[in-house]
Amino acid sequence: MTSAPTNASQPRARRSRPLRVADAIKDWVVEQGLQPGDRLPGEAELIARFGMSKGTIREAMRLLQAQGLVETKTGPGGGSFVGEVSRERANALLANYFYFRDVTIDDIYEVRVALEPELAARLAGTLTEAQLGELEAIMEEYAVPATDAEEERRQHVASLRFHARLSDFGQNTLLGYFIAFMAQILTDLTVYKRLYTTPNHDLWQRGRAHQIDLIAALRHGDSDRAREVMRSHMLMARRLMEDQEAEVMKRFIAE
Amino acid sequence: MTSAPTNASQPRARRSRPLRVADAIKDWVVEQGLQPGDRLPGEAELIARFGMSKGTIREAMRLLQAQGLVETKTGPGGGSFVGEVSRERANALLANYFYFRDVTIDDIYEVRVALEPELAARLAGTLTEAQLGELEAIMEEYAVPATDAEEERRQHVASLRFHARLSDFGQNTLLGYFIAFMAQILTDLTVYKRLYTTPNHDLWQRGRAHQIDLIAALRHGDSDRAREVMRSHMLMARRLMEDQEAEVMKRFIAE
DNA sequence: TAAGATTTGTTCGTATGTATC
DNA sequence: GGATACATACGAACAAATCTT
Repeated sequence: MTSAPTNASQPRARRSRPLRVADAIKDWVVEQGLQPGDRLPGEAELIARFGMSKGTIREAMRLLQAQGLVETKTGPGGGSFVGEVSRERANALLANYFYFRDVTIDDIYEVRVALEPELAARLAGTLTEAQLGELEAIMEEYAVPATDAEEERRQHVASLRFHARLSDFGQNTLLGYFIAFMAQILTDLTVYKRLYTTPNHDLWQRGRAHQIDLIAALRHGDSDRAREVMRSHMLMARRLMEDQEAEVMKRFIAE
Repeated sequence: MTSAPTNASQPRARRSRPLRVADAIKDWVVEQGLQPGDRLPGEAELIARFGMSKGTIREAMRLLQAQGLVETKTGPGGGSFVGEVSRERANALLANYFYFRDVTIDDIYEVRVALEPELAARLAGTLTEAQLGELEAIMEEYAVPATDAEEERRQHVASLRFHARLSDFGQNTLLGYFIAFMAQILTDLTVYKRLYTTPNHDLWQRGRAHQIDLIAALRHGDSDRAREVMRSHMLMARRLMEDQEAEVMKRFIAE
């Protein structure tokens, strides 16, 4: 997309050979317009082309592999192939960026409040019955109030999947990614940090009512109502989260 | 951050040794709660600890290096250190995700329209005079209408820097990152794809008027006005982009 | 300035593992 | 099962960078 300006800055300090080889291969892939699945030269040929040792070439391939740009297979017909960066990998890589920075749950909700209602408004009237059905199926996973903390977490993860799935249905890849990324972060927090341990029947009921209204608005193409319902839903969830207290992405210190 | 569930999925296909070593080191860093700048064991010690060859260890370090998680220096006192993923690297890594996916300029603007007005509203009344001065200094770079395409591009990059800088001033790291990422993508498009080649005095004047109004609203703590001005600004820019995109396309087809 | 110490960077030869035919 | 084609891994040696004295 942005055609990867590998050498954005110019005089840059001497880079190690693997780094330079990786850049060269990246540029070459862009130049050739290679597509995911296309084959890259094998180790032997790269060794010849760059005049470097096997170890150096292998380190270069690892650099590209870590970025999700290439995949390698052993055996006949094997080798390195252009890879499409998966959403999971992109999420993990981006999460690393925030690892040492302070991102609070409220920060996430502030963005969700701004983005998700717009998504809902855009989607109203555009979803197929199959897609609406899929969303309703997810809702079935929390049709009954949770009775313990474990089930509460499971249900919360499902409701986050509802939002991630919804974001997949839109045409805006960027918007969809941002929303899904936030849902992923909240899911990880729920699962690994054992968040959301206070089942609350009243909130559960109101949250579910929101989603039912949302589905109806989406089905009937009521854009404004979809926006408003989603907005209420986000604001309510946000207030609920306030109790969970800030600074979560910061410091985890295992138990 | 999400405490890096390195082995999120279970029985997963056999992973290569460098991959496993990299995971182990990552988990170890998390366990130890190491901070940026902290030293990692040297090659020699890792070779001993994992019982693997130098090449394997080095490939593992490359995997971590590509993710921005470690930095390496040669010489006495050198070695590998925990690194804080830079914004530039995070941007590049995330841009790779979108490389093979269709993200249109309009997609970007749809998200900007949703996010930037909220940022402006939040920032109203919180900026120091120094910060406001910095923004005004950037505006000076396009105080006079551009006379040619080259200057138009330069000015457009500067105005994108205005937005990126503004996003830095907020407290919300996540919101700030998303906004800055979009500004970066648009900047790359402007510079490398030679976009925005039709200076338009009328639009220039209106855009500049918006930013002047915005600064005033921010300075006087008028949150609602800041939101509205930013929203108008984004909507205008979005329309402008549609026209330019169309023109670029036409020109491209014509030749 | 120069020498020495320390640590990563790079090479080469060889051997092993793995998937396809 | 065997042959083939490819990546994976090891170990010893040497090169380069950089800090200290």
